[in-house]
Amino acid sequence: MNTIYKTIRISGGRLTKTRKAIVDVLSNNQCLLSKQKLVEKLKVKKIKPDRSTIYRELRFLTKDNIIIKNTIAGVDYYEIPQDHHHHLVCLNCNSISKVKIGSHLEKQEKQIAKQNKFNIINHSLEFYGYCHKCQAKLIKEKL
Amino acid sequence: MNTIYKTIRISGGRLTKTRKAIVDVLSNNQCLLSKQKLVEKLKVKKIKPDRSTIYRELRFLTKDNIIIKNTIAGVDYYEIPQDHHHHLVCLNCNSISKVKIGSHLEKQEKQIAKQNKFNIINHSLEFYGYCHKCQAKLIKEKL
DNA sequence: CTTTTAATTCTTAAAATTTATCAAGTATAA
DNA sequence: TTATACTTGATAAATTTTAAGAATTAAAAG
Repeated sequence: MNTIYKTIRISGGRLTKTRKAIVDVLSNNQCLLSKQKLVEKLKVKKIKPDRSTIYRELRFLTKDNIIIKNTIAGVDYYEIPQDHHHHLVCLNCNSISKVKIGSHLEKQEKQIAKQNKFNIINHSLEFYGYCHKCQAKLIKEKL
Repeated sequence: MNTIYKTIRISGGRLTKTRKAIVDVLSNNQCLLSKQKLVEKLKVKKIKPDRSTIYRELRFLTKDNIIIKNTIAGVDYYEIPQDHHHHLVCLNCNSISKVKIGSHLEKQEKQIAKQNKFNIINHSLEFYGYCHKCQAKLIKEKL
């Protein structure tokens, strides 16, 4: 059985059609998904849960970190916990892409933890700017 | 005249009692303020704007980056743009404190920009974990 | 200083988002 | 297969955010 499915069972949840579909969609997705996009992808799978079900499910799945919520530029995004990464956020088209970073940040994290007597569990790092496509677009518009 | 006041005038805004108070409260605050905390601090100053005014003001002030919005753990926080810094977020008491970090991140940022042909404008970095006080508390509770 | 102009505020209402409740349905364990 | 308890959909309620218009007020003009 799927690892995530197991986690759901362990945390006391049942493997319903809707719940499995949400997890599957997020698993098969490259990066972050907004609630809206998630619902669209479920619709393609012929699954159209009620609004309240979506809210309940996202609350349930985020509760024990089966999925992770991340708010970027005022919008909530969801993803399956993956190998650690960060995000590039385009301020023009709002696209979000994954990016990995060298290990130096981890060293700094340990240093900060020590200096501030803070027990750091994890971190989030987002870079805001303009993606390659939008840079070209925006320059054209200025002409 | 206050630098921020000037910026407001330049961007076409007027210096009303409420607007000045909001900017003043944020200026005199150590770090981030939630909408709720902001309203509390205004009340102390005998300023009690209507809900809609608060929303309008925060929209107005964030529009041209006179103040900056940052969503952490699902809550919107506001602050005056300051010398660049990051945040330590306590997962237990939800306190947020400022922290500065070495310059290595800037180098990595340039590298990432080049690799991804991404024009990076800025970034946000939050460390999540448990503050010193809460660590002690949580250990006691376990006994 | 007074008048004029237009931004801003308050009030009220509407729209949008999120949560709660409960009967009916369904996954799971026995 | 049956009993149990979780889950869903439907409805309504609560919360948050935005909109519209009249009254107020900051700022510019006279």
